[in-house]
Amino acid sequence: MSTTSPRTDPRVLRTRLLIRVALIDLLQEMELEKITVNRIAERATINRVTFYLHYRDIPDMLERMADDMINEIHAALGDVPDQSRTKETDWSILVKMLEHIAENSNFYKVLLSSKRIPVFNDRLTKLIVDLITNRAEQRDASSSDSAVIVPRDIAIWYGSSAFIGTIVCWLRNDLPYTPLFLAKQLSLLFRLHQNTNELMDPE
Amino acid sequence: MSTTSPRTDPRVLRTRLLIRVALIDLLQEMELEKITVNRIAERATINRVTFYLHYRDIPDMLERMADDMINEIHAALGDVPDQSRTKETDWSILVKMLEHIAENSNFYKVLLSSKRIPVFNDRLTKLIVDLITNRAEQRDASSSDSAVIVPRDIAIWYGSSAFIGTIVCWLRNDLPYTPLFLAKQLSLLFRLHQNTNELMDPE
DNA sequence: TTATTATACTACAAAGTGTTTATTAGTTTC
DNA sequence: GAAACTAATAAACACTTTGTAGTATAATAA
Repeated sequence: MSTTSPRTDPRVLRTRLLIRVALIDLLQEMELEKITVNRIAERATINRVTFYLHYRDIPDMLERMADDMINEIHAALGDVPDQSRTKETDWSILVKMLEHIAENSNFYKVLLSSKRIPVFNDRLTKLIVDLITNRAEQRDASSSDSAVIVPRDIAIWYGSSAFIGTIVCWLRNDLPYTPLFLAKQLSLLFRLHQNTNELMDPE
Repeated sequence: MSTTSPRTDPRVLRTRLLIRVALIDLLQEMELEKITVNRIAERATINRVTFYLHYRDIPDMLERMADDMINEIHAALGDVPDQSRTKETDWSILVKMLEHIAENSNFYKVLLSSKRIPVFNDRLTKLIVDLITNRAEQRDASSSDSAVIVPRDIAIWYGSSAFIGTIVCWLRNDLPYTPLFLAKQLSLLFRLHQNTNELMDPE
């Protein structure tokens, strides 16, 4: 759970790992507001000053961890760019994402669902909004009918929020379903309202 | 934006109002982490000690404000208990909720969408989960078919998250739609996947 | 080995926290 | 209106946290 720029002093790698593990550790014991640089340093068995050598403050540390999270999700999805963008492809992306989250459930459970640290939710939301938006554009390009009932932005708000929220609830309940099964359910529910124009009449 | 237990000293009402307005005010200028009891007291033009006469600390204050928020939403929904629980009733509840949020958009925008203070989102989510759960139970009782494709809990996660998330996005974008219009879209989208068992075949 | 650099250690000023005590000022009740 | 009550103020206190220096020590890289 740590990204490494090429050729980095093993001491900084060690220190950063210690700091991050310490934070995750502390977050399982207390609220974010009660966590101080003091406590992190103590738990990480490093000097407090060393913390400031790596991060400006705790919010800065959370931001960087969120950056890493996004990078690792992207890596886990594999770079399946725009080729073979069929329903099956969307499927596999969703499964990959859920599998990645399940594999690192310790991390995601704390930062995304247990303590709800806004920046992590925000970053993941942005990622999913992008995925859905791309998918919708591709669909519109291939599909001939353009009679949309529900405004585009509302549909994207709705779908992305449903995705994120369901994943968070899944984590909160300690992953009661397999990634594959949940992906199947999600894509089923999602397709129902994603194709509003084909399914519904104005009423 | 404040609940009053009967017979309360006007001084405490005045002080609490000053404190709460000061917090909302400060949240529009800086992140929650940068807000201290010192700053709140200064902005509210009260003594710092007075703050501790009313709240244990800042997280405690946020909790109490979240309590008030839920109480006010309940009040705004009106006590339409279990009578006339048809599709039209759900409609009116949704419209009432969105109208209430729109009327107090200043408050909700800061606490729910701008700075994402977890406790507010959590409380509102719980409220909506309850509403949806009740609706689903009522629907199942009246409906004869019980062949559910998507597990109940996943459907509830999905729907409630979609609702909350859409409302947050609506606030973030400065209410580009009227409450009535958004309610219409939401109930349209919601009904699509709420009735999965009637609409879809197993595939 | 030598040069480099991350970390440890000590210290410091500034700010914030939570509490105590005594005083002032506003509210309620008779 | 006067007395009893209670909220808010003010000053002070011990304590923790923050962010930054300067110097020394250890690990790494050349």
